[in-house]
Amino acid sequence: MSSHRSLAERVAAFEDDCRQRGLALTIQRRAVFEELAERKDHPTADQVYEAVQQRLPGLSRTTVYRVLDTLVEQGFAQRVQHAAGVARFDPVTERHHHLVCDACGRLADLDDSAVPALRLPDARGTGFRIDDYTISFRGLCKSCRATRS
Amino acid sequence: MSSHRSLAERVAAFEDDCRQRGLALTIQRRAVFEELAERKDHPTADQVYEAVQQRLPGLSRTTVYRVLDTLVEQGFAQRVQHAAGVARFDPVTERHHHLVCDACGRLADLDDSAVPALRLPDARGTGFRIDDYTISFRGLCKSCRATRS
DNA sequence: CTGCCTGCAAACGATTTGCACCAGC
DNA sequence: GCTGGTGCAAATCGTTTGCAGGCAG
Repeated sequence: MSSHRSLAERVAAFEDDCRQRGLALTIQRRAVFEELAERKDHPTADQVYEAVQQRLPGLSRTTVYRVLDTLVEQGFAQRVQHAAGVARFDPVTERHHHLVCDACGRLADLDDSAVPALRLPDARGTGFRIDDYTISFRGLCKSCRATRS
Repeated sequence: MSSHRSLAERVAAFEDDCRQRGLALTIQRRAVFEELAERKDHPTADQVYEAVQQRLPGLSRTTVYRVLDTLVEQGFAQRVQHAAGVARFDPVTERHHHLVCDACGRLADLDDSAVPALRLPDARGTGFRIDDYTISFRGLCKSCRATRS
């Protein structure tokens, strides 16, 4: 799984895939992809923008948005939406789950292996074809639990 | 469970709760609550606004937003965020799950009973205290499956 | 009568778009 | 060189806020 591959391997795979699909390999795309790939949190578009600024000053916010869209479209990242409304981006595209803090909105990953396998429910009645699932566990994170008591 | 109570019962319970908590029972709050309670989909704030317009012309969009916030705060509704970014509101506050269409964003409820019970994972390592969970099943809805083929 | 609610208009933050320029292929 | 990608500024969309008046308790 790609989450277990090294950063270098993932960057290489990204570049290969781009070439194969005829996507131009611009410095901006490399920079955004690398930034996202090496992070463990789920940055917002703006956080990616801030961070990439250091390795590629002059990069525009618009481009960050456009590149992130492309990455999601091409399956190199996932868009995650938590309660507060801002989009966050997640470089892990394998099945995994989220811990969401009700108080502060903090978002953490939870590996699929931590959760007992789930048999896909029968949704024939609804006409849906189910391909996959993600579980959001809600609760309170460490610091919010401390604050509340 | 409130999802099995009749509309009238749910409205009555809402009014009682408001009185007990000292929340003013305005026509606007009644109208928004009733509209949401009788819907089975997950309307956006704007869809609620449109709909309530018919039974209470002149109601402002701002008030719809404010009332929906209050309903969520008070536990009469849930805010649901799916991939597209717009907030949606769900009158069902019991544990239940969602079917999300990857193509059109359509959102449907799936009763908890349709899904095998899940043992809460051990998240001690993360410091999170898990209270509950919601599963998002992603796939394609009936009409999008038809369109794609 | 008093304070919480509402309506309006304006502010706001996140994201998108139109257009001219520039750089991969 | 051609085409797709970028940067800028302005537009747009969903949502929030400040303030004056109105209605529920």
